[in-house]
Amino acid sequence: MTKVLSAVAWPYANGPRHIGHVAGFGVPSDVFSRYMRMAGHDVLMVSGSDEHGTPILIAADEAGLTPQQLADRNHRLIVEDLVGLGLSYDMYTRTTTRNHHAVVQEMFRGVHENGYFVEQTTYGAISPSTGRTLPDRYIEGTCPLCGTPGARGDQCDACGNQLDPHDLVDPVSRINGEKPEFVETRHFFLDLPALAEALGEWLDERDASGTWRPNVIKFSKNILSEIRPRAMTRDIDWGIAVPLEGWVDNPTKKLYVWFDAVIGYLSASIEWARRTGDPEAWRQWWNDPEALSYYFMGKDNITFHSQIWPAEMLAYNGQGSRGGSQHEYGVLNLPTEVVSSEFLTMEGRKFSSSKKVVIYVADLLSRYQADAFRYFVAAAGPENQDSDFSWSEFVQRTNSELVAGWGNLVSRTATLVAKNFGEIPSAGDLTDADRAVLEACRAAFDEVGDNIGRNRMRHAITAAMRTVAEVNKYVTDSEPWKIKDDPDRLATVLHVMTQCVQDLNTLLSPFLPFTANEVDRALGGAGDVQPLPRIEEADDLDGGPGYPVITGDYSTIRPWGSLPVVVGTPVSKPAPVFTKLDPALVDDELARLGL
RNA sequence: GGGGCGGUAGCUCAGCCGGUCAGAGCAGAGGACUCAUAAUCCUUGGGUCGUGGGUUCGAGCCCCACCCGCCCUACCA
Repeated sequence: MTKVLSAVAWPYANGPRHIGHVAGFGVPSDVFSRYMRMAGHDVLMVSGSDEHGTPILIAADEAGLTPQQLADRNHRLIVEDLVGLGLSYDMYTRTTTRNHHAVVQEMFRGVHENGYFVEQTTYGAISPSTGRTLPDRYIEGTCPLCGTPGARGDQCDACGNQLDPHDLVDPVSRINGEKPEFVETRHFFLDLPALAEALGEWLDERDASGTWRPNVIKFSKNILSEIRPRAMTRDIDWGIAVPLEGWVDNPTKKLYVWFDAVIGYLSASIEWARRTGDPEAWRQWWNDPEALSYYFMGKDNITFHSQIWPAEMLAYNGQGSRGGSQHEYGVLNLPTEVVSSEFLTMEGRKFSSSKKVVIYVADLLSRYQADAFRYFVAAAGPENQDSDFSWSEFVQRTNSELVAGWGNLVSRTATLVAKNFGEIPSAGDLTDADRAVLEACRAAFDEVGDNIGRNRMRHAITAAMRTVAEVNKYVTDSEPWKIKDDPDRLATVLHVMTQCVQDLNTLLSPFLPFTANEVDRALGGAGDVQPLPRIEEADDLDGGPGYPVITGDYSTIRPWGSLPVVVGTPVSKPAPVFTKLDPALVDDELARLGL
């Protein structure tokens, strides 16, 4: 029994999430977490909504709301999306809680006291009317290199060159069109070079484990060679106050959103512990060197999880080249593994909310089964390379693999049992074929479990579905519908079938938690294979406004392995568990997308 | 410009440390069967493994060059 922290990327609360987001971090992390619980580990799965930063400020302005109001609205939408997908967080919270603010400030103070912040003066753009920093990408003007108008401050799309916004000809703010003012400003920079050696040692050690995806470890090592100090404060009025004399009351200086967002893994763990009534419980996952931690995200976040966040922890722990002392949270564990997925595209193009090339989670869930989507992502998602979601592929995989392969096996098994016995019959003497198929199901637990544990979801589900096909073959070969005068043999075949279906259901349940419970009921069970998350309206622990969180009790999850069926359990003819999709919906959905 | 990933049957993709590696699923064709959401099962796959060189007894798998697609390289998160 190992402590396993499942740290899931924090969705940015500037709008609802689309299926590309949840394909990258949501489904894979949930499959992993459910499996690890089944395998007997103590899993703590945490995440939350990331609510600070410039884009939310801008979105709020556009919507005529305060940033907090916008964040409130989007946090709730995101919570509903994630629960709808069955993602089994122990604590899904947000970054505007008082608890999070306090944890972030403690981390800042620890890093500061250990000497890993350097103050530097930089030269940047601000909006004269608001005093806010104008990030490079929010400035546009004529490219000084190719003369194309409309170039962004960071890069010219026309000639592809990277730019300094100060070099733009006639720069204007993309937010309100005003001319930006370039001013000097003081900021705290995280002294990453002073942490580079420790980061390198950590990465070498992780590399030696051989478990990271090759591109993630390579990329992480590569960016280490160009490491330089990075600003951790911003000229902005939306964020967490800098907890230092002379800064804390400054309304226009806040912590950089990424400094605070990654600390969410820790603050959410602490919040979870405080809510369970054992406020120190989180330390088992963070301070015990034996504990494991897996971080799930899309590839655009690798930098923050294999460099910034470990660097923050090393600095807080006092483990960089400047040394330092320990603080309230003790020595924090660095990530065991950074599990990054690639990107999901949509009908061959990139997701783009502004261009309406997008499928929102809520829309998908309003028309299709969550498990059908989860299956698609596990079987064809962007695990090691970009992959494409197309409606025709979704329909095809759902119909031929989930409905015709797995769903049909469940259906024919339950129907035969119901018709012939009305309950699960006991087995007589087993033939070689009986033993072989039972053994195939039992053996699948090792292969599927091993692959899930290594985050090879495509391999895992492929192996599971191959076993489904083996059982279907066994059924066809055994022809139980033709056994008329040998009740013992009939009972034996149906018993074996039922046992196989139950094993396969357990095997597939991390991928398909909703339908796993339905399949269990179809076999006369209680439908409690996979516990589901729930939304809870929580009070802020420190007197702030309340907010919805996702949590759940997953202690009753079914153990990983074959569980003998209970002879005599009543079984009736089942209703279909999986919904077969009409191919005509492909055109409907494409029309919806304007394609 | 620098770094990384990918280019394998119509489609989606497996192929670990080089030697049954030329494969699976889907689609298509033919057949069997009828318990099942017309589902299942069997048979059927000659694709120069992006291109051109090289290393080797032997290369999708190693090296070099090139072509194509994508990602990272941001004071966006």
